[in-house]
Amino acid sequence: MATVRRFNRTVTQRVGALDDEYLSRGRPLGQARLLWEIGPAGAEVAALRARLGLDAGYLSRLLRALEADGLVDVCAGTGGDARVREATLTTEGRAEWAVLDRESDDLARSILGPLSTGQQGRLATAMAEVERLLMASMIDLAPSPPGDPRARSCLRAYARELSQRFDAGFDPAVSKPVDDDDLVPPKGVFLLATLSGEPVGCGALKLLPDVPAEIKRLWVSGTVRGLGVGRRILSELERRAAEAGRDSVRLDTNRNLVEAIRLYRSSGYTEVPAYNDEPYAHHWFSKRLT
Amino acid sequence: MATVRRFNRTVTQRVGALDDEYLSRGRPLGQARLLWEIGPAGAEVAALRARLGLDAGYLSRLLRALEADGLVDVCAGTGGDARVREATLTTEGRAEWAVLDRESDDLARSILGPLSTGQQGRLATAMAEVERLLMASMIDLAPSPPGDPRARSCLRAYARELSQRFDAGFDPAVSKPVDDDDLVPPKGVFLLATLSGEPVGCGALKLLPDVPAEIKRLWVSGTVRGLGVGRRILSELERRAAEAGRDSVRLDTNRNLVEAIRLYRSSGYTEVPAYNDEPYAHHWFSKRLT
DNA sequence: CCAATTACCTGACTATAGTCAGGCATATGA
DNA sequence: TCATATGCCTGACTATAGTCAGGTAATTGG
Repeated sequence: MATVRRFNRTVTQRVGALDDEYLSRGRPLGQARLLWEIGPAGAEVAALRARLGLDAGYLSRLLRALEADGLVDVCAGTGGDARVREATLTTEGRAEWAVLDRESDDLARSILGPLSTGQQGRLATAMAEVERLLMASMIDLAPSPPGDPRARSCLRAYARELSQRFDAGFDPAVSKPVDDDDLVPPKGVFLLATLSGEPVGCGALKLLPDVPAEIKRLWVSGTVRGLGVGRRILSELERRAAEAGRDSVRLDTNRNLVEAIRLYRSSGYTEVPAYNDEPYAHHWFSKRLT
Repeated sequence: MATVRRFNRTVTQRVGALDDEYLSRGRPLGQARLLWEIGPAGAEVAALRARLGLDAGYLSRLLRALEADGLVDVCAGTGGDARVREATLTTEGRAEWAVLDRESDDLARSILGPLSTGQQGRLATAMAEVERLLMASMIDLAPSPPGDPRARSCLRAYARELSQRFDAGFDPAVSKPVDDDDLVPPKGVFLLATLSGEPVGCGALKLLPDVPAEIKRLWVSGTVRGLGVGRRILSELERRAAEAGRDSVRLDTNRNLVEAIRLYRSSGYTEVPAYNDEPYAHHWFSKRLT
């Protein structure tokens, strides 16, 4: 706790100030950050707004300023929706971006410079660890309607992954269907994990009357795997099942999903005989909730 | 390198923004930071200016604003100089500070909250390591006149430490004296190590004609020991000796300064017969500069 | 004792950050 | 096809951050 506070205070303040200083060479910081965030690949205005957490009006103004300087081009995006606009860097803008990129390198060098080789290695390791764990801690887990676009995108990714990993692919039409309505309270719940707005995982709980509570659609994006997100979702689903008065939960899974199976076993699930005829399932698990 | 950049970008930005948000509850950020920095113990205005890196005018204005809100009292300090003013928190100010302190705790809790116990421990370890090494990397090493107040404070600390650690104490009058003038180019150099303005170490080099270059007054503050500062000072002194055309450096030391002796040996120094009659010395070392 | 310096304060600025209501064009769903 | 929602833009703001040229009182060094 004290460590976290010291860290926040010194690192954030000092490195943050340095970073800002390096980034804004003459240009206002807001503009520099925006220019940097657009990047050589360009970006949609909405995405920029989300990433930088800016007011739509303010962002628009910043874009106009960069446009006036001839660094950025904002025009209708490549997507179908003509309202969505895309910001791209002009040739000058790309040059400017490259300068920022070099500044960023210089800053990193100036931090590593005074350290011995051994210290540099230790710093890199520790920084990577901090970043990884802070990422994990910033993942937000909240109920969401299963029809929400971000939930949908998780479910698509889930189906895509199953079709890659199952021996004979995955056809949703063959699998036992789950009705969206069954994942809305009080008949169930759908949890969505997001990292600064981006969907990175999900899990669902069916709480139908007269049958045991069942866990469905547990999925974690590859970008955040290994951070304990799956376990967090799972235990939150269990908590909600217990809260609803259930004394056990069960689930089925495919033999190829080895990490998931490992997660279930280490979370206290025990294998039980098949309780349904899901064609893609090889294992059925159950856990008593205390 | 890439790790440092990623770290700067994500951690600094995200945690920094969070930190600011928690800190400034209604109040402008500048004021909140200042209030926090004054702390229950109070602080001199000059110290605040240095720590926060603010313009004198701006700081003054912030203090007036806090004074107008009845949170801070600025009056002549306890020191002798009546120009130096000291800011202290009023009762209300202390209450406000306590709130900030709690917010800071809440932020730390909100970061640790979503993590498992194991992850929390790993995060704390990694954060401490990052902070330690960043501190090391922010230590600035530069020549300074030996009469500078910060240099003086280092030399006082050096003498104090010797008197604690030598078997029979340390009396500067008994030791071979070093004239300040001999530590000013071209007759020598005095290096001062500072961490955001605060003196944390020193070292000197005598470059008198006709005798080998000699290292004197190598000292590192306890607060930054173990960060390789001593080694940095030592090798910078060697570099300057070589630059001045010398092909070796030598030094004397007391048997109780075991870390120093270890540093000299591991830096390539070899013990040589006594080359002076310094009463406090037990070991004499020399190193050839390549 | 006087000139120079130091520590802080004040007034008068400019620039950047951020907000809000309203507007236009496009898309969507009944 | 028409009401409604969405994505972005604009104008008109306010607040905060930051700078700079003096100014005053205390201190220091000759």
